[in-house]
Parts: sequence; structure tokens; C-alpha cells
Amino acid sequence: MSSESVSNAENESARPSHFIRDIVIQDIQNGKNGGRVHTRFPPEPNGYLHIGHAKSICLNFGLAQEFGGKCNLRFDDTNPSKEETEYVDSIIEDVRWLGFDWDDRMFYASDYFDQLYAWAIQLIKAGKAYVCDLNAEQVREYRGTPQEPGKESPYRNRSVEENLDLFERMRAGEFPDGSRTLRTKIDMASPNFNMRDPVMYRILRAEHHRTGNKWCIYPMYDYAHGESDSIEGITHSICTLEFEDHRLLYDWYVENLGIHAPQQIEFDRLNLTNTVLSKRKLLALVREKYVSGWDDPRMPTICGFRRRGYTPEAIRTFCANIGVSKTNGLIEFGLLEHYLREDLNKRALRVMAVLNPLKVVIDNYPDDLVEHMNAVNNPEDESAGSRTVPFSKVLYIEKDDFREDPPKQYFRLSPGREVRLRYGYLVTCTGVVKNDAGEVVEVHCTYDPATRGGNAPDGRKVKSTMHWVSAAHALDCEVRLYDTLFLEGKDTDDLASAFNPNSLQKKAAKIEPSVKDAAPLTKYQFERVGYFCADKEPGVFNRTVALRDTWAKVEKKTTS
RNA sequence: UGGGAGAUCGUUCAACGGUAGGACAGCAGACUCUGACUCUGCUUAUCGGGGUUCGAAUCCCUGUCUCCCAGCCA
Repeated sequence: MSSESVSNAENESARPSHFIRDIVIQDIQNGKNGGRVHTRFPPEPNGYLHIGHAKSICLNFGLAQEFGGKCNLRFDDTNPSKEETEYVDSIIEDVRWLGFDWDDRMFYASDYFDQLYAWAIQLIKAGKAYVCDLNAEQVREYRGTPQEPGKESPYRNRSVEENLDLFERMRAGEFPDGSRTLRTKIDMASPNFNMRDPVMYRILRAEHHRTGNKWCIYPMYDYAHGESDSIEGITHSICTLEFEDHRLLYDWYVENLGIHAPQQIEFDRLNLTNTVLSKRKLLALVREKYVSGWDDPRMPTICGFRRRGYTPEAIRTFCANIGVSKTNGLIEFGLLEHYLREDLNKRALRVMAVLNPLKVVIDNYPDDLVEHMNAVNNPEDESAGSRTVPFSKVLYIEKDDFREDPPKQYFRLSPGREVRLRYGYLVTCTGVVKNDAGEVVEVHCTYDPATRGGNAPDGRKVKSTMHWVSAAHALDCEVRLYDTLFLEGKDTDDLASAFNPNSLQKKAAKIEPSVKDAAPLTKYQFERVGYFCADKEPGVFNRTVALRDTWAKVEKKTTS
């Protein structure tokens, strides 16, 4: 891992330690593996990467980086019936976007098929593997149950010669799919199912995305994974908790093959509230068109977050701070949003946009005058500079920013009250116009010409500063507001009933002209509203995350 | 009921026989040309029961609960 794109400062900033890091430190101190640290991120190319993978990516690449080691990107492509190059491409793009680099170390388990085959023959010759003629259903029956040991396959004690011959003919394509397997001869009575003569190779005629039709037999995960790790000289093979039971087999293979033995270490996979991180469910959301695609901004995929406006820095900081343990936990989505806002606050350009426009007429402002008010682009970053925003007699403000009958603690615009229009003027509400339904459709104000830019020369204070756009100059745009993918408390096994139909809300909004032709992925803070990001569709802005809204809380509390 | 693993504030991570701490969330203030940001203060936890020890979240025993495993998926 030689990535310079992840700054050392970020790396060193009080990153908490965890048990895997402690193991690595101890191994280095003990001179294990010659003090080398070599990890790998091993995705199966059968889906898009999601935030759970990001945790693993940050862990593996991060550890390598911290201890001067290396981290490989390796595709675990041993099941051609599910894997596609589309997924390979997206995974490469997403890991890069997250800020990591693998130099020339991009591998595929399929790179090792020849070696794996040779080692399988070695195990057959050692009497530790045999060809089994049982079909899938029979294998299951013979496997036994948690309480009862399994039964040995009737083909278990074939001669080495017969096994060699049969295995060679399996590879040559003489037998139909599923008719035979190569099995490891271990222990049908083991309390650990993985040791009850696990299948090493199955016959499977499917075009492989890399090896094409060269093979009709494919190695199983347990056999291929550890051996791939070994070939690459991996020192710490980090995986998730569900593989704990597999460690025994992992160790069995490297030991019986007499090859370099990486250490498998398991950690807890990431779970986030209000979403799903299961490939199967994410695939279903895409296939059944609940979302527009893998990069739908509601998806917890890396590309979904990217399109939504998340930054790699925010995701990395999140991953560095959630910790690594063996507890099956559920992290609050709000924590991710916290690190997101923290990052966006530093980098997003401030801009004014009105999502629910209410017309405001400044009665004493000259009809044809247009003033270009100076506005700061980012108060958190002086180098972001400033821009100018057109001000005129007819404006739009947010409907929520006016109340004809203001509740207690409401200090935005209402009849008789003076507020500041940000970077504009202090204005006082003098009256309203209503429609037949009695709704306020227009607010009338007067302005104080002495307060140009928003400052009162007499030093008088107003309680509220509000955003606005000039009606004649504002651009029309579409704003997409996102809510959680799923309804609170629903079982996501039933997508149809759990899916939140209001997870996407489209709105026609008014926005200041400075954002014209914003490049996709440009990040903004719509002041007082939230962080938004220009979508790949022109004229569309995705709400990345709302700003914290204390008033909404107060109001909710007082009305309920 | 077989095997593997795990239980600490609402959530999450730490404390590695010596004052249970941080982050997020929550609450109360301060500040503010964003009710944002920032700052200050506060509330809240060792799964139960026994033991060992001057001293236990930590060690021992015992119980309880949760997660994973019977794919020719990874």
C-alpha cells in the first residue's frame, strides 16, 4: 500500500486501536513473517461494493499503510455462475475513489487455478482427497446433523490411482455438472461441519469472466481462498465473523499442503440502522426496480453514496472511528451523517436555494433596480472566496420562514417583524395577500436602504437571518430529497412492505444563478437547508444530508 | 439439544487486577449575518448468581441471553 491520497495526518489523528491492530503490532515485535505486514481485500465480483465493504477496505489497506506493508486487491472469482466483469470494473472504481491504491497487485483467484489444481492432485496423492460420486442431495444426507455425526461416503476409500484418473476426467469434461465432486478427506464425525469431508471442486459448466471455457471444474471458497492468500504471501487474512468456523479448514489446507500459513482473523461486519447491507437484498432492490440502479442515491453502495454527495474522507473517518471488534452491533446511521456533515462543513460552497417558494415583494424597493450583493462562499474556508448574488424587488423565501401567526420562540418573518435577508437588507413585513383558500401567497415588506449587505448602521439586532433568491434571476432546478430506504421497524426480508415509498421526493426549487452549469458531484450547502450535490442529470440536486435543525425539534416538542 | 463466537451508557468503542473513559445521540446554556458551525456544562452503563483478592468490567465457577454453522455460495 503506497497510497499518498490518504493523508498521514488523517491517519494519525487519534485513531483508536483495536484487537486486530494489536495483533499486527505484536507480530511485528515478535518478528513473525520477518516483520512483514501484507493484507488483502478479497471481494467476490458478484455485486457492487457497499459501506460494509468500505469498513473492510479501510481496515486492510489502512493496516498495511500504517505499518509500511502492502495490501492486494484480489477478486475471489471461483463461482462463474454469479460473477461478471461489470462488477469487477465497479469495484476497482470504488476502491480507488475511496482513496486506496494497490500498485500492480491486482489479482484474481482464477489466476491460481492451475496451481490450485496441482495442489489438489498433491492432496489426492497423499490420500487426503477423493472423488465422490454422491450428488448434492446425497452429500447433504451423509453430512449428518449438529447432534449426529455424518456417514462416510461409499467412495471415500478409492485408490489414489482411481481418484487421480477420475479427477483428471472431471476436468476433461467427461461427467455432467453436479455428478461428482472432489472432497477433502478429513473427519465425518467432526462437530465442525466444515471438516466433514468438505467439497474442494465441483463440476460447473459456466463461462468464466476471465478463464472463459478453459475449466469445467471450479474450486470452492474454502480451498481457493486460503491458498490464494498463501500464494500472495499474505500475513494477516482478515475476514468477517461468519468465517470463524472456517478457520479450522483454512489452517488444515495450508498445513497439509505445507505452504506459507497466513493468519485468519475475524471481525464484526458493519450493520447500519435503516438500511440493508446484504448483497442479496441490494440486488433485489435493483432488479425489482425499487431504486433506479446500484448508484441510486438511496443505496448504501459506495457508488450510491458517491452520487448522493458523500466524500471518501467522510466515509474513511467513519470507518476509522466505528472500531473493530467481535460484537455483532448495529451502528446508528446518524453517526455516519455526523462525520459527513463534519467534512462537508469544511468543503461545501454556500449557496442560497428556496425549496418551497413564497413570493415576497419589497414595496419601497425601486421597480427596476438590481443590486449585486457580495456573498461569502464558505465561512469555514477563506480561500473559497466570494461571489455576488442578485437582489431585486420581488424575491422568494422559504414558506417555513413566514408565519402569519407566529408561535412562541418562532423568530423568523411575521407581520410587523423585522428580519435580515442574508447579504441583502433588513426587511419588515407589512402585510400579506391570500388566495381564496385563505393561504398566504404573497408577503409584502419594506426595506431599510441603510442596511445594505445586511448590517444595520445603528447596530440594532434582528433575531433571524433568512435565505432568499431573486424571482427574476433564480434558476429553476429539481431537488431530490431522500429519506430512509425502509420504513421504521419493518422486516426488510419483505421488501414490498418494508420499502419506504417516500424515500425519494422530488421538488421544483429556485436557486441562485451562480450554480449554473455545476459539474456533477459539485458539493454545496444550501444555506439553512442542507448539503446538496449536483447530480449527473443536469439541473438536478441531490440532498446529501440535511443540516441539523434545532428549531424543528423545538417546534415538535411544543406542538406535541 | 453438537460446534464456534459474543455480552460495558440509548448506540458504539475503550479501560488488559488499581478512580469505568471517549465518540454519537439526548438535555441545558453561550456564541452567531446559516435556529448551521463552534464552545461550555449535564444525564445515563459493567447480563444474573457465587467465589478468589486489600482491591474484579478484567481471574475462577455457574446460569442467562444474542449471533454464526447442516450450499456442489462467498
